[in-house]
Amino acid sequence: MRKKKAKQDFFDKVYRIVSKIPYGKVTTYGLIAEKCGIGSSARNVGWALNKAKNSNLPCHRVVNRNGELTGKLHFVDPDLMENLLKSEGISFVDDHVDLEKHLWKPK
DNA sequence: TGGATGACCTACA
DNA sequence: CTGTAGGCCATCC
Repeated sequence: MRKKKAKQDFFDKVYRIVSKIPYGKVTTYGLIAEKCGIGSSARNVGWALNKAKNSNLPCHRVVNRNGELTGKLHFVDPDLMENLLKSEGISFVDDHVDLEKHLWKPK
């Protein structure tokens, strides 16, 4: 485990998928996890983003299964997440994203 | 090597 | 709706 060549596979996939989230769309940890081959462990997606938060990933477009912005507290500025999403035309219902309209499924 | 951590999910009271 | 509990799996130290 975590040998010389760590399984960066997982991280790489997450990175690639999140990078491809189109403008004005959002996706969920669960879907990403599934596409990364860890289907049962969506946590690691959040962990991966935690590592990637220093990158230029649109991690603000990643929400949990209910469309809630669970990760916004981990942003440099918690309000930035809502701000960005609203700026992209994302509809909010109460405090969560309208997945019906903006859910994007990874290829 | 092994315990601790985590931006989740589901189920149940 | 809120709180608790278990599971899941890769990485950190």
